[in-house]
Amino acid sequence: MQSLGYVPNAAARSLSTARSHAIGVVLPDLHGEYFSEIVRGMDKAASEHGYMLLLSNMHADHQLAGQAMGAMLGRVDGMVVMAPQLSASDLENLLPRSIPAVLVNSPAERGFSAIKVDNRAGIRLMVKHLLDNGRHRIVHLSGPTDNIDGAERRDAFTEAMTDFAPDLPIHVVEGDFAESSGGALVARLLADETEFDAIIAANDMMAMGVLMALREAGIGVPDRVAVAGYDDIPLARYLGLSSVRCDMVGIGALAIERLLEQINESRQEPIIEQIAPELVLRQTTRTS
Amino acid sequence: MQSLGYVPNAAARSLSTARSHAIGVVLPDLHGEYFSEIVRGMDKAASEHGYMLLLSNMHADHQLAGQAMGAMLGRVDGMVVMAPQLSASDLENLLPRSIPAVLVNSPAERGFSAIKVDNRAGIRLMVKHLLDNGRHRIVHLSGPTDNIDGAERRDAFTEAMTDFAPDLPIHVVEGDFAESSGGALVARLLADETEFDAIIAANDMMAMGVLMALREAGIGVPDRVAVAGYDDIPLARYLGLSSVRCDMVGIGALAIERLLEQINESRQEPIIEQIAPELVLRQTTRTS
DNA sequence: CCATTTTTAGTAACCGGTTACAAATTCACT
DNA sequence: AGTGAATTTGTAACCGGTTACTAAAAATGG
Repeated sequence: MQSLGYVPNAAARSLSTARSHAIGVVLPDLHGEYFSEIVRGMDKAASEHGYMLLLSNMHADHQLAGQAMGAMLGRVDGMVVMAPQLSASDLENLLPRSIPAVLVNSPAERGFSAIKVDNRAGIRLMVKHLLDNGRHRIVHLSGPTDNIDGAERRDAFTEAMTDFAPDLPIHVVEGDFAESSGGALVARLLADETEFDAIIAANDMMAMGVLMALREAGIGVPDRVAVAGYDDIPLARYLGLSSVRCDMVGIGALAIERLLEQINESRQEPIIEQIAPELVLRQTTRTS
Repeated sequence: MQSLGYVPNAAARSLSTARSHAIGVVLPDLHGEYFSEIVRGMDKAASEHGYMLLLSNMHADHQLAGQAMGAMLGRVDGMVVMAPQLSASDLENLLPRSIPAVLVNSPAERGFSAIKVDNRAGIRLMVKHLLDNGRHRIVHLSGPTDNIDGAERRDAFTEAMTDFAPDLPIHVVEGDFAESSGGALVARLLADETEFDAIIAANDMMAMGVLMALREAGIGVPDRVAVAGYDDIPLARYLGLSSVRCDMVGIGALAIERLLEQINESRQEPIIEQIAPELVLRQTTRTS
């Protein structure tokens, strides 16, 4: 066997055993550190259990998305689906019912386990922090509102402002999670001569764009304007950006753990878990 | 067919067609942006051609590494292998000969196509740049020397110094590509009271560590010390770090393209390509 | 030494598709 | 309508393992 250099054919084996020892991962895109970190966590957990990861981009196009999921069927033992940009009904139609799946940061779908960061809690922490430090003109640069994280964070912002500072105006501008949104926001605020002393971006990349634009415009951070992001991607630490940590690596790992429990039938009841975020304060929100 | 919700079983299909429409990717680890970027490029190119990516960590342990590659056999149509930490002989033993493979930044192995960044050219550009700007006490913080990129960059540094400034001392310290190496280097240089006005790190993460440590120590960059990295990971731009761009996304995409050519037999001759790097100058190496 | 249990060896069916070939239809055209 | 070509339908073998079952061989024991 050794001398002939025999290696079993994985396809044949999975066909007969109905076990592939692979997990499908469906995500919107690999851009930025956000998803990379989650994938890293999943890869770590998966390889510890002897599983491999089959990656697939979840295209915006539903047709293609369904196709991608279909291509995984029979090739993976379960899948982790990240689809913050999908509506609950779209997700419902696309998800195959034949294999175990765990949803991450996606609209909850009955019958499936889900893991998501507690967007509401995270935003509240940050809003409170800024208000406590005397910031009264807070602008929220939200994510796209057809994205569940974008929508939840925006709603949480509105709610937190209403709760903590009912007399202050609520200012929300919609962005697209990309760095350029940050620059665009600053340009707009300056053009409109809006008064503002703090910006909470719905993710770190946009906060980054805000920082760059403010620096460009010669506006001191945090002296004149405080800036906060969300996600606490590794980059944030280097730039002293205050953010809300979600432990993406941990979420990725947890998703795999839950999925494996389901695959091995040690758990059949789907569970929904919320990960509590943590405030990470750095220079960009220091008291001025 | 539609109404019954039929979806073909991928395992069965690949068994009979001997085509899986999946590509195996073997890499050392997912840490940092370096590999994430390459994977992103591969994912992009692969999904454009209707292929999926099967990820696997190449453990340091040869036993496990071989196992991981074996597990892919019969499940992928070809594989991209990144193994800078492996020796040519180890690679030779591990690589399965039965399916097409493309090596990325790995010791060249006859019979396989390979893609690698031109480490020599990149380091020469940076050394020349620093010398031209009046830096005469350049320290090179190398990667681990059993890593092919680490070794090549270190050798290139020595060679470039010998060529361009034969009278200057050559100062090389070995690091491990992790951020902490940067801090350790600075601590050591200060403790030894070494005279230095420039540091070329073998990758951006170590350069990052250097920057942080220098800032901590109150040493002005670039006024007193110039700092340069290598790879030009996205992070570098935000910190104004001068670096050598390798276009990791492009390399990843190119690797997939070459592999697909081989799989589709539009090319049978293996080719070895060197990617020309490009100097990216930012604040950390500005003339003092 | 024979009866009984345990090991080992050998067979055949199956997983769910693909493909090559044969048989049965349908189609085109004089 | 009749012949040949083109298309549709049906059948069986195969991809390379696993597994359940049976037959043969070896080990155990009284």
